[in-house]
Parts: sequence; structure tokens; C-alpha cells
Amino acid sequence: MSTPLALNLSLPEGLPQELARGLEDAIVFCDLKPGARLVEEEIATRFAISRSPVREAIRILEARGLVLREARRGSRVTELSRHDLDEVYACRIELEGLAAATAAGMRVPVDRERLDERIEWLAAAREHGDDREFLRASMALSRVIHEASHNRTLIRLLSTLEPQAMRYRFLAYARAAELMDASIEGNRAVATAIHAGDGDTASAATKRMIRHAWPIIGRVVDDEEAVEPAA
Amino acid sequence: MSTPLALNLSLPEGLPQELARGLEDAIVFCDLKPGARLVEEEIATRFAISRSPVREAIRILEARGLVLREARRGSRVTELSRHDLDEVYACRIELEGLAAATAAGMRVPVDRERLDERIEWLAAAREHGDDREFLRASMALSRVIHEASHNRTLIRLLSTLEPQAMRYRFLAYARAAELMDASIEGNRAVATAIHAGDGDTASAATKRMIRHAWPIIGRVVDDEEAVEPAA
DNA sequence: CGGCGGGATATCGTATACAATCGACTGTCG
DNA sequence: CGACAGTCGATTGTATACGATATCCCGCCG
Repeated sequence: MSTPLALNLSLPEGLPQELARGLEDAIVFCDLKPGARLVEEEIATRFAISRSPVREAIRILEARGLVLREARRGSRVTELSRHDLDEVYACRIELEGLAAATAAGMRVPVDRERLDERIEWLAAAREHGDDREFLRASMALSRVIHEASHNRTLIRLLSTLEPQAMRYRFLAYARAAELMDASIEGNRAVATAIHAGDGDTASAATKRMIRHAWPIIGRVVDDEEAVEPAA
Repeated sequence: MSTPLALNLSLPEGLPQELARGLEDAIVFCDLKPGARLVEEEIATRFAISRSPVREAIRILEARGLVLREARRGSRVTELSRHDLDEVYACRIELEGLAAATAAGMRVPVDRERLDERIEWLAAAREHGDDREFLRASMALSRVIHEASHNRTLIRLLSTLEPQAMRYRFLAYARAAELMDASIEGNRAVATAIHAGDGDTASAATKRMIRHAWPIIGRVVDDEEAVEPAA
């Protein structure tokens, strides 16, 4: 009776996907804490379904690096650590940079409205000081850029990398609100370059933005680890 | 009774993983051709197991871009196309480059023996003109470099990207044997840079190697598509 | 002769049942 | 009092059963 987790399981695209999305949300927003166990039967019972779709959902989360499955020992939410952050961000710089460059280089230009709209959403969330809303807007914005690349392979790779990155960003926004301002400013620069069709600049702006946030988030994680040195 | 597919299902790491590995091999080496259907019950019957592990294996292949699952319409081996090749290689350049750079930058240097050993294996396979053996050696060599990066996230991403790339390489080696020579030469340069601890050079050499092979493989795929224009 | 509806079939999606294994507890023996 | 073996409970791994749905084929009607 620990986690509330009220998800509306409509099934517009499959039950396991829907369940995975809900659990992913809970993990990203730290409603399910690092180390928390995910017991198949428990989850199945809570949502009044069988273990089959639950198993598939957990596999999806595993592929995204959100849970760790050990054979016959169950699954648990992966820990957050400075080392893992560095891994994720090293990859993120390359892939996000590629996505921005590709999006900028598309013959059919990116839908300007949609992109700017997302950035305004970002700014609005910042005004309200709503961390969660800000992160949701960030995710929506990223998705627009990723999809604008029209590179399905890249989108697939990013979809298995982004959620873990979001966990760190959520953690950091609560303690380093200036990150949100940097994110807005950085994304404005990226959007400008994309609209101008300048791939190199778009890539550079994206990488600069990520590289700037990296050590700041890193410090937050370091502090977190210092407080709770539980291995 | 179409595909022979004799796999030895020992279970050193789980039955689904083992099965996925076998099917992956069959797909990479084109024993299972693009468009081939993967019927759960059929596979289960052939290997005398139930559908449960088969389902999980197919999900693994889906995450690697090797099969496409359509809800209630079954799974089939993904098609190879010039467009898909370009997607995969654009991502590959970035991630392989990062892996090589990271491996070179490690404090504890890469096991020189293991790396050189794999390259000699590569050269030996080239001597024998054995395509399959050459590709296996390539995969082993790549794995050494990837693991040398000690970046688990990067390894995870690459493990979902590499198999698809291998399919294209296998296709091309049969028609453009000079690719094998270029691969040996390129990997020698990469290995030298890694041993020297020079990350930038290792990354540059890796990217140059991939960039060189890209259009050559592309032409092979184009020809293939021209011959068989079935959509 | 071609388009359309109905039923049969193939195949996946979900539920349930059973087997195997791991971890913890406990009771005994040295 | 401590270490070790046996047993028990919890949890996953695999198998089987059932339900839902898309596809195909065929006969009918326009």
C-alpha cells in the first residue's frame, strides 16, 4: 500500500505500452524511488490485469534503463548516480546533436508553429514554477525535434535514452531552478537555428546547452549521494 | 519446413535471450530474409517450447529494429532499404565514434592483446574469403571496443543498433570485397589510437572508416532495390 | 463481371496454472 | 554461542487455455 499510482488504463495502443508509460511516469517523477521493487503479481493485482502484460511492460522499462531485472530475483528501479549520469549525458550530447542537425537539414522545414508553441509552454511552466509541468513541456519539445529529424532509428534510440535523462533533470530542477532558464534560452537558440536550416549551428547549440547543464545536474547528484550513501 | 535454423538452446543466460540470439544470427546472415514472417506458435513448436519465451525473444528483436510487430497482425523481418541504411549509419557514426574516444580515454588501458588478437582474426577471415567469419570477427572486435568504453548506457544503445548495421555489412561484403580490406586497415588505425590513449584520433579514425564504407554499402543496397522493387 | 457481406481460419493478446529457484528462517549440532 | 543444513515462503520462468480480432475465401447480389 505504498505507492498511490492511479493510472487510467485506456488502451489506444496496447495494454503493456500503456502500463509502461504509466510506470515510466512514476519513475521519472520519482513517485517510484530508486531501488523500489516491482513485483509482477503486485502490479497485476493493483490494476486488475494478469501478469502477462505486466511482464511485457517491465521489459520495456528495462530496455530504457529504468529498471534492472535480475533473473529470478525480481525487478527494481535503477539507482541514480553520478557515474550513470555521465554515461547518459555523454550519449545524449551525440544523439541530441544529431537530431537537431538533421531536423534543421530537412528539405521540408520543421513546423515553426509547433516548435515555438512548445517553447512558450516551457516558459509558461517556468513562470508558474511548476517543475513537473516544465519537464512535461521539455519532453514534448524534445519529441518535436526528434520527430522532425524523420530518422526512425534515431528516434528509437532516443526513446530508450531520454527517460533516464529526464529523471536526472527532474531531480535537478527542484534544486537548481536556474537550469530552467538556461533550458529555455538554449532551446530558443536551437529553434532559431533549425528554422534557419542551419544544421551545424543547431547541433552546436544543442550540445552547448547539454554540456552546460551537465555539471550543474552532476553537483545535485553528488550532493544527493553524499546525503544518502546507501549502496 | 522452410528455414533450417538449427540452434542449440542451452540456457546459460535465459531461454528468451538464447532464442533471440539465434534468430538474430539468422536474420543478420540473411537465413531469414526481409519480409519473412515470424509466427509465434510455429517457432515455439519448432524448438519444442511454449509461446511465452518466444514472445519475449521477438520483443528483443523488435527493440533492435530487426523485426516489425504489428498488433494482431504478427511480426516480420524488417526490410532493408537505402533510407534505413542512412538512418542507421548516421547514428552509428556518432555512437561508434564516442565509444572509440571513450575507450581510448580510459585510465586503465584497453587490453592490447585482446584487441590486436581480434584484428588478426579479421585478417585471417579475409584471407580465407569467408564472409560470415569476417562478420563474426567484426562483431567480436566491435564488442571489445564497446566494452572498453565501460559505458553501460552506450553499450546498451549500441547493442540495439549494431545488429541492423551488420545486416547491411553482410550484404555488401559479398559484392564489394574491398570493404573488408578497408575495414581491416581502418580498425588498425583505430586500435593504434586507442592504445596511444588518443581519444580524438580514435574517434576521427572510426568516423572516417564508417563514412568511407557508407556510400559503398549504399550502392549495393541501391542495386538490390533496383533488382527487386517490391514494396 | 465486380463489389459486398458472412463465416471460417489464422494469429495474436490476455488470463491462469504449474514448475523451478532463490532467500530467509529455524532448529540442531559442534 | 556460533555455524550449518533443511525446510518453507515468495517470486519469477514456462506452459497451457481462452478470448478477440484481422484476414481470407466464397457465395450472393447489383
